[in-house]
Amino acid sequence: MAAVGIKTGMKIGVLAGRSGLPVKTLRYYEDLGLLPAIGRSEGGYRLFAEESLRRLEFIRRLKTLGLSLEEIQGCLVVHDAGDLPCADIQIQLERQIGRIDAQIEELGQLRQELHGLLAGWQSDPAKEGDVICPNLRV
Amino acid sequence: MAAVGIKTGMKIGVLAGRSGLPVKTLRYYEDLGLLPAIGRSEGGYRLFAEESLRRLEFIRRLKTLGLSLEEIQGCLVVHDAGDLPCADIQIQLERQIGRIDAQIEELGQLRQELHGLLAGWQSDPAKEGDVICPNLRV
DNA sequence: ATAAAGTCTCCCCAGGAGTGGAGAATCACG
DNA sequence: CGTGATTCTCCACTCCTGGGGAGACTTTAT
Repeated sequence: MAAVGIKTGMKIGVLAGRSGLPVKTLRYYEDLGLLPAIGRSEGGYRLFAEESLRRLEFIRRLKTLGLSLEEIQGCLVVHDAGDLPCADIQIQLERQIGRIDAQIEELGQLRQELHGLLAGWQSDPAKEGDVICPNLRV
Repeated sequence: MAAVGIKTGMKIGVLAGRSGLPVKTLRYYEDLGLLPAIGRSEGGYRLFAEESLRRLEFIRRLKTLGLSLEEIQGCLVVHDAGDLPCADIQIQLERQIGRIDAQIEELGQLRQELHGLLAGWQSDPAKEGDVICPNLRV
């Protein structure tokens, strides 16, 4: 006979130790719905399944790839519905590449502008009338 | 004889209209010390000099170059002490190039990693045991 | 049984550059 | 003089990912 209704599971400190994440972060993730607990102990302590470790690894990986927690949660919702989230993850990663390319482009232009400015910079120019910095002509 | 002690000056709404910045932003800048008012009217209204327009142009310019308000203030302090802030601005802009280069480098690596991942991506792979997304092996 | 360690909820704080609103006072125009 | 527009101060809120700590409670170890 299986023991029915008995919830076993890690307490949050154990999960923190095994995942390397601070307890606070795990509570935060649980609050967001990213990391569901399997239940609570009689005293109200969160209990987590072993699977939580895989889940945290997944979250960590997508975070290092630059996805927001909200985007990651979108993928996990698909997973929790029983589907493979690969297609959704692919879409998110492609959007992320797009964002990165846009950012690199923007930074490159800014860099250009800064280089251009500094190329002709005079560190001690003559004072010009009402201008705060003659090099900037402003 | 010059009229002594009479403060003339724009009220904040006029400066807002002429600079194109919201009133709220001007108050914010004044609170930070970026944009000193020449005084207050009898009723307590801020009064700004014509020079404020130049100052705002300067701030706007350095902001588009990516400097923080705090860094800009550092330059303005030098200006307000009566010196040309060109040398200080140069230093800030060089630091800014450094930050940008570091950021571009970081983004480039991330982009590489994402490209590598997506290169071998299977949008509909076989389910593998306990893994959330086989493409990520996590 | 008691002390120590772990966990709970709740609230405030960070950064950066503002934005929004409430309520009161002031100014400008007719 | 009245009324509407402008301005004042003060407070809260935005985005994002948590961190810090108080005070109460539960669990574990001795």
